[in-house]
Amino acid sequence: MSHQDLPENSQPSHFIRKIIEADIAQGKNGGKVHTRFPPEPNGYLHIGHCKAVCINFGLAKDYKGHCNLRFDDTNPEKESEHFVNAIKADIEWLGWKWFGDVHFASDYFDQLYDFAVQLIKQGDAYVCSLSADEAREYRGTLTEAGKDSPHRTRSIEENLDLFTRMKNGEFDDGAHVLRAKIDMASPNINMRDPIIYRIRKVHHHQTGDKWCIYPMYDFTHCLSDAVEGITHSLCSLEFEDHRPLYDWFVNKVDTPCKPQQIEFSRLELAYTITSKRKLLQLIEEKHVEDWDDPRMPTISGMRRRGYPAAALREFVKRAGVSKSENSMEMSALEVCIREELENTAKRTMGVLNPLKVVIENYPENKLEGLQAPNHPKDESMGSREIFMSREIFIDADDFREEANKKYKRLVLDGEVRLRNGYVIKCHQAIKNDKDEIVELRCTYDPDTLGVNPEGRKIRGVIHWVSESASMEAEVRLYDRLFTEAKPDRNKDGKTFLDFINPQSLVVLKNARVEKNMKDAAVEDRFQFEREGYFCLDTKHSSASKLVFNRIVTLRDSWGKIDS
RNA sequence: UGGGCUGUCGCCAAGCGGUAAGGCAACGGGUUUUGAUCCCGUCAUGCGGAGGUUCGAAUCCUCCCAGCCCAGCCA
Repeated sequence: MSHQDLPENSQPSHFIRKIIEADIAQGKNGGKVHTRFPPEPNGYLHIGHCKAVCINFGLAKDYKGHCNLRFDDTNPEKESEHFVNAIKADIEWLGWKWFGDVHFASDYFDQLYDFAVQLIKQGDAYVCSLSADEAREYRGTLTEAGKDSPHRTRSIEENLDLFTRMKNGEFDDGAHVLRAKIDMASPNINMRDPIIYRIRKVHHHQTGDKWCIYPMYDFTHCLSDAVEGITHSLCSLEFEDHRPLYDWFVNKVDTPCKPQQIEFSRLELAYTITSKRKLLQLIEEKHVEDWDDPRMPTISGMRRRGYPAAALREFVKRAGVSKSENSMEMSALEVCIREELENTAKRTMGVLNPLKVVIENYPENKLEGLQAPNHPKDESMGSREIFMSREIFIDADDFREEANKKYKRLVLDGEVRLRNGYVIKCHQAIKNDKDEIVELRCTYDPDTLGVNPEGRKIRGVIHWVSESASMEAEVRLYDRLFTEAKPDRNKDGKTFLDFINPQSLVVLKNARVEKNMKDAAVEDRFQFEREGYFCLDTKHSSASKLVFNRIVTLRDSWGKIDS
């Protein structure tokens, strides 16, 4: 069966689906699929997480299984309840529902402690008292084997005693750690007696001051998966080297199920970054407003920008799932947004750079109501009333005193159609003392409403608003945050900060929109015809001052020809 | 230079021994009161490279090359 024969809502196959389907066919895990999304609550979710979210929740849904939300909260110093709440909100906004209650790795601290004790009793773990520096030396290097810690041979009794006292708070941070006893000569550094518990006398956002020892990721993650009955533990490629360790713990400890870890490549987006540390730096150094700045690749930023959740899901779906490193082009994301908005966004007219036009043969004080459809193809979206008057605004870009034949807008002594209105002709461009055009004098043809004039070909259609039936609004135009496709890759000693696009935000303070936009709701998305898709900015817009974000431009094949 | 992984069109990505899907981009053309949408068409004798096996290789074998990840008491 070829691709186009597949049912419309079917998902493209990929290697993880094949593994899952084979597992189901073999009746593994009782034929059940149970995944989890395991963020650390130390930052906001971004486009890269969006892929992990959609894969985990999506696969669970497709195979009629479940997906847990579990916070991997084993490093309390960097984490907070604030991030927990932000992450939950982002996942819900993306349209996913986690199975049952929200889980925390910290829910299992008691159980994890018992597992650690089991390992000690089995002779599979020991308390090591090397300092961090010493431990690093003993670990060896990529090419040289490590050597055994002098504490590796401690008796089970001594280990039990020491570990208990670690838990009881008898030692300072760093005095001891609990380590798995595996192989200091392993070519895989992760297997060189990895640390599984460290002492950290800090407050935890979930468990308060109950614990002063915290388990490490490698120990926690796999066993949390096992405790929750996760069947397929999907993560990104950098954990491939950890898989032997994942399996080691799962097999050493008595757990209800034996989950399998499968790795896929992260989603990278050209012209942006997804490192939490660097995103934080952008905020702290005030290059952007906050995590939800509309230029940020965060879920909250994209939400505020106006990207529909469905578009993000579609983008991730189209990006696919594989193990090769990739960098998606921005255009692939933008097309998903446009496709979604094309059918759902009501049309309106907004003039970004207003140029006043006086229609000399139009009566003063007349305000003529005209019907304008809200969508050119979908009548069910209704229509609205717009108003024609003697004084209107068009965009400054839509007028040139002279232009070649390719220019389809208004020129001196030329005609153009006002979208949803009349054909006008320009007679004069009035300039100020700086030689800037400040006003156009035109006439209109009263016989051209809804019909084309005979014998004349009107080449262009431009958008406009009546002066009296429009209102001022601020419009914010966004562009890529960086000028380099891979700002992360340092070049000639430069860092990502050197590639920040100075034009990433352009604020237009004197734009004009149709008067009825005062009723726009924050969740509404509009197409300003010929300009792009826009929505109200949730942070800056108010009843007294409308502020619109440009979500994305319209596709523009003219811009390329013109330049 | 130890280990793990990856290399198929500008960007993603199918393909799993029977003669290179699809999407995005790009480029032509048609419709259009949005230079939008929509519709048509073009776009890899080639699958990192070199050998080999085979009637037949992107798919199997050998060697080589390139890129990514790993030496946190981070996740």
